[in-house]
Amino acid sequence: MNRDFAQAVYDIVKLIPYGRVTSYGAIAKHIGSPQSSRAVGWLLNNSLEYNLPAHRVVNRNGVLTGKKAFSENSTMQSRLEKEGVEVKDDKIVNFKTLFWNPSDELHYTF
DNA sequence: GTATTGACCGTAG
DNA sequence: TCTACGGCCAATA
Repeated sequence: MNRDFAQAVYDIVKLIPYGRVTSYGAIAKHIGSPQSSRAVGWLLNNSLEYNLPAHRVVNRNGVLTGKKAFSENSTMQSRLEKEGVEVKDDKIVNFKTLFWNPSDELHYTF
C-alpha cells in the first residue's frame, strides 16, 4: 500500500477536533492530491481498526455515506450526535458551520 | 498486467 | 435543481 498517502490521511483524520467534521475531498486536497478523494474513503474503510475518528469524515454534501461501513448501521450517526453534531436523514445539518478545513491546522505544510 | 470496485468530486446539459 | 459522465487513486481478484 502507498504508505505515505495512507499515513498522511490518518494523521489528518486524527487532527479533526471534537465536534467538527470534514470531507474526503478536503483531506485529499490538503495532502496534495485533490482528485484522490476515493482513495481517502477506501483507506478510512480499512482503518476502522485504528481507533480513528473516521465518523467525522463525510462527503462534500455532509452526508454520512460511510455509515454502513461501521459495525452497526447507526454507529456513525450516534457518535456524531454524541459530540453535538446534529444529523438529520443521514446528513449533517450545520455542515457548513461545523466543517473543519485541514488548512486551519498549519501543522501540516506541504 | 488488466479489470473492477469503492466512505468521492467537479463539470456539463 | 437534478441527472449523467468522466476522472482520479489505492486495493483486490
